[in-house]
Amino acid sequence: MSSSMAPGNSPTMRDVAAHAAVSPMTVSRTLRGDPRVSPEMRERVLASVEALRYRRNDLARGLRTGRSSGLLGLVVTNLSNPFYSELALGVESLASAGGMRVVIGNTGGDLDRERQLVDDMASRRVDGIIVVPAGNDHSHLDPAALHGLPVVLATRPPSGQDIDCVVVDDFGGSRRATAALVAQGHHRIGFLGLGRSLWTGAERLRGHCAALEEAGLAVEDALLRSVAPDAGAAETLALELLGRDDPPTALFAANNRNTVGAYRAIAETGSFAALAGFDDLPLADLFAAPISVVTYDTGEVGRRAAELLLERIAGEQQPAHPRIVTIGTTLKRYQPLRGPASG
Amino acid sequence: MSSSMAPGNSPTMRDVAAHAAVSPMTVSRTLRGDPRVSPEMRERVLASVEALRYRRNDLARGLRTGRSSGLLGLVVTNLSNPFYSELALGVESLASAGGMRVVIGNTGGDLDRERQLVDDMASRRVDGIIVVPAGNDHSHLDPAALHGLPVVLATRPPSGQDIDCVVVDDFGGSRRATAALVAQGHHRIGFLGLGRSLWTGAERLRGHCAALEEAGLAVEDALLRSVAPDAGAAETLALELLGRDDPPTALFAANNRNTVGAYRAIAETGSFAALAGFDDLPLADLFAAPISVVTYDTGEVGRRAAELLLERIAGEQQPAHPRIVTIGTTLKRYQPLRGPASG
DNA sequence: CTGTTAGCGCGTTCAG
DNA sequence: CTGAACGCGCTAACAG
Repeated sequence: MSSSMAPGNSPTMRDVAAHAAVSPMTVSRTLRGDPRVSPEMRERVLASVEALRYRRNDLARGLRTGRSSGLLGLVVTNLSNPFYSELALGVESLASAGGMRVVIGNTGGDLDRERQLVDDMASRRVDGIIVVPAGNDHSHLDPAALHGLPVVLATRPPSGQDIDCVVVDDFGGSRRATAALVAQGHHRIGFLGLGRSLWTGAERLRGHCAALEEAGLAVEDALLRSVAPDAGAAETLALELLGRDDPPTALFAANNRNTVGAYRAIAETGSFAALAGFDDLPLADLFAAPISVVTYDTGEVGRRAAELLLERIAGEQQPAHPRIVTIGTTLKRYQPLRGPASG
Repeated sequence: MSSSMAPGNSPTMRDVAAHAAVSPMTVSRTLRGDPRVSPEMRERVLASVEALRYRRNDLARGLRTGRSSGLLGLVVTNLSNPFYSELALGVESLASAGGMRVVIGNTGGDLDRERQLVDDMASRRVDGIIVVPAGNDHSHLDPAALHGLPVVLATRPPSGQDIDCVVVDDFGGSRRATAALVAQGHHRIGFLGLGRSLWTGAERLRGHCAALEEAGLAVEDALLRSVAPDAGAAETLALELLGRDDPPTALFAANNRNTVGAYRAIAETGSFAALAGFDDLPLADLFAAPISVVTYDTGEVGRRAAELLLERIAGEQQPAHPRIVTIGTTLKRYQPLRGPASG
């Protein structure tokens, strides 16, 4: 009765062993399913385990076995964004399938916070980390700088380091969306972009321009705008574009926030401009006006990232070169609901 | 040079000590900020730490100090639901503020999975668990059955056990929404509920009925429907209600899925029925028709839950009785955007 | 089949 | 101010 049953103190193997009048080793073996334990012993031990509601300490176990924590780190910029929560679900499902758990960290887009989160997770001896980088400096994410701790970047490619990554086909998706607008007869298309410093922003702009050029259309700088990540900023810029003497007949927005802003601008001005945007807008078929969006399987991003990570973790032979997985996109058209009144 | 620098093997304190030609103890003290270390020693140690990119093993540290893992468990039914991801963000923000990390687990609504997740987290020695219970059996969530491990239930009250919880004012929110419909002149209101077995479903029904009764209106069983958690099921039931000889002039939907189904049904039939629903529908001002929703601060649910949990964890004296925190609701009206065309 | 010894990486305790 | 011994909870490696 040395260290037992104080409220809040879990019993140890020794407590169980004492209760069952066996050695701790027998308890250990029983709990690990070692076959060389006689049925009677096994029964006696299990009875004591139940009686004491004993639960093996995975931390101590991991320390001894050398096997690490069974934890995957997941560092995202904004968990409340449905995009990242679906990604998180994708990661969780694969992790769980491998008996691992996921530790999350939210950076809020702050690079320093990202650094300290990664550091903290490394100290907790997670088996690997999936990161949606907040900035362009990825030096602290290089496995080489982390004693070989596997890292996978999600939705952004590494900048200079050898790191696995899963990215969305930003270029192709934007190209297709713009091409569709062109096919509908639009020759002047306003573009509401992200900062060009973001890889994702640059790619989406590139795709947009590529589609224009392939259609033999000029890329007018006056129609290309960059939007800060603010809420109403996109709306303001869209209003500006639509208010020009020679307004565009269509808008392409480089992410969901921009798309919403553009939609509001169009609705407010009563413009008939067509609208397309990157990222899905789940209930857009309930909107008053039609809209096209570039969608992709967000959960798949998480699953593939987890896959790459788990391969590295389990990996006997490590791939020499970092791998890049690209998730494809689909152009989806949302048409307003029509009641029988109009049919 | 015994256990050092194999790729994938982190250095230990001994490695650092060897590198700095001091005893491991000096390294330990330096890293913990123990003042009784001479500046020169301190420098030498820190230099070696940097050189080896050493990172202290928090697992081993926790084992020795007795302080637990610094981990909070968060078990939800469906992470991809924006509701729970905001809740998760709320939990994460408070946990981070206290230097803790969050381990997530997704049950998919499966009670067995919930049990094994809680079990697993207990084995990992998390300091506390926040659970959105998948069912009505909470016996495995009772701290008494978990050696005093603190537990907080989110969005559902405990059923029989002494467990802290944070719930939404489901009753009040529903009552207010229905009262608003009544005030608009609606006397026959269809109700699209959840199963009555869910606490949340029962409360929302109760609130709806209370509002009717307070207005002196009869509660017609024929207008009360229960909807399975399927996607289109709510739509089907709503169509049924609207197709009656004596259809309701308004619908109240008990959650966001039901609201969407009801909205679709109304749009399809060209009905003029008014619509209100529990849970926010973020971009509903872009919808073609107006709609009222009962909203509440989802992040606040997570933050308050984390607060209760952290209090229990830090707690010198434990509150004898379980605590219930109720999060208030707001009735929010979404009006379709109006361009100057109609003004 | 079971028990004993030793040690995972670290920190407390007590000597120097 | 620094180091040596011991132990956190658990499990390999070796006895018996």
